[in-house]
Amino acid sequence: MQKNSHTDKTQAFFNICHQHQLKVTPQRVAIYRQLLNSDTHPTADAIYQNVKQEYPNISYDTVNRTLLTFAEIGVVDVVEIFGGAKRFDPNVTNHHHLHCTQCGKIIDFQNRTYDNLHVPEDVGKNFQVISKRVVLKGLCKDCRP
Amino acid sequence: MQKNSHTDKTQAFFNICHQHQLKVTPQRVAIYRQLLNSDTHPTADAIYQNVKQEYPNISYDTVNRTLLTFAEIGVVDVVEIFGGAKRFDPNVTNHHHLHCTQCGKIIDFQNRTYDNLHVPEDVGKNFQVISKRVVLKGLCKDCRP
DNA sequence: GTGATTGCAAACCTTTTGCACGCCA
DNA sequence: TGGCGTGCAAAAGGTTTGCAATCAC
Repeated sequence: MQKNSHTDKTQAFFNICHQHQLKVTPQRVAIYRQLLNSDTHPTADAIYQNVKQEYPNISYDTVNRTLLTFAEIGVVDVVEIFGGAKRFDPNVTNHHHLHCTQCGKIIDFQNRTYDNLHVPEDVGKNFQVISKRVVLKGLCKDCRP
Repeated sequence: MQKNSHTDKTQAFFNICHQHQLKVTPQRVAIYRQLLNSDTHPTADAIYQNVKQEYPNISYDTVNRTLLTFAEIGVVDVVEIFGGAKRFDPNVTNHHHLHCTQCGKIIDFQNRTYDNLHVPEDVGKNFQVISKRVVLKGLCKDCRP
C-alpha cells in the first residue's frame, strides 16, 4: 500500500512535470521526494539540508528555485508567515492553520465547515477567490501558560 | 470631528505607552501618527520613508524597532505575508484579508459572519485561540484576466 | 543538438545586534 | 540622575541574479 502510494505519487510527479514542460531532473525528483516526507512546513533551507544527505552536490539555489517552480505549478503551497524565511506546504489540499504567536509554530487542521465558507457577495464581485483559509492565532499547547 | 478623533487617538497612544512603561519620544509619536495615516499595510521601510520627511534624522532602526514594540503592545498587527518584507497593520480591529497571488496586494474586508466563526472543539482543546482571520487567496480586480 | 537546468559566486534586501551618546521620566 | 531609547555601523540571514558548464529531451 505504502509502496504503491509512493509509486503513484512519483508517477503523478512525472505527469505534472510533463504537463508544464519541465524536465525531470534527479534534483527535482529528490526535492519532491523530500517534500513527501515532510509533515511540517519546511523552509527552503530545511529541504536543502535533507536533500543534501542523499545528494551532496546539490546547491541551495537549486532547492530554492525548484521550490518556487513547484509553487507556480501547484505542487506546493507557499504558507502565510509573519516574518522570517518562506515556508512551503506539501499539503495542497484545503486545510487551515493554527499559528502560535509565542513560538511561531504553524499547525494544520481540517474543518469541513471552514472549507465550505461562503464568500460574501460584495467580495466576490471584485475579487476572484481561488482558495480559502482560516488562520487562528493564539497559543499552542506548549506555550499556553 | 476629525480633529477630535485625532486628539483622542493621540491621547490613547499616551495612555498605552504609560500602561506599558514606554517613554513617549517624538520618534514614537511621529511613527504612530504615520500609522494613523496609512490605509494599507506598510512595510517598515515605507513608514521610514514617510516619517523621514518630517523627521529627517530618524534612523531606519528606530522605525523598525518601534514597529516591533508597537506589535508587542498591540498597537499594530503583523500581517501574514507570503515572503518579502514584514507588513504592519494599523487596523487592529477584527477583519479579514484578500490576498492577490498575482500582485501580492493585501486588501482588508469586514464580515460579521467570519468574525463569529465557531472554533472547533477539538482545536479549542489543544490551542487557545486569541484571534481569527479568514484569508481568501485569488486575483484582484486589476489582475483578473 | 538545443534549450532548460544546475552550481557557483556575488549582489541585494531586510532584519538584527552591539555600543556610545542623548533624552525622557 | 538613571535607565530607556536612539543613531550608527556592521553583521547576519534569506533571496535573487548572471553566467558558464552540464544534462534531459
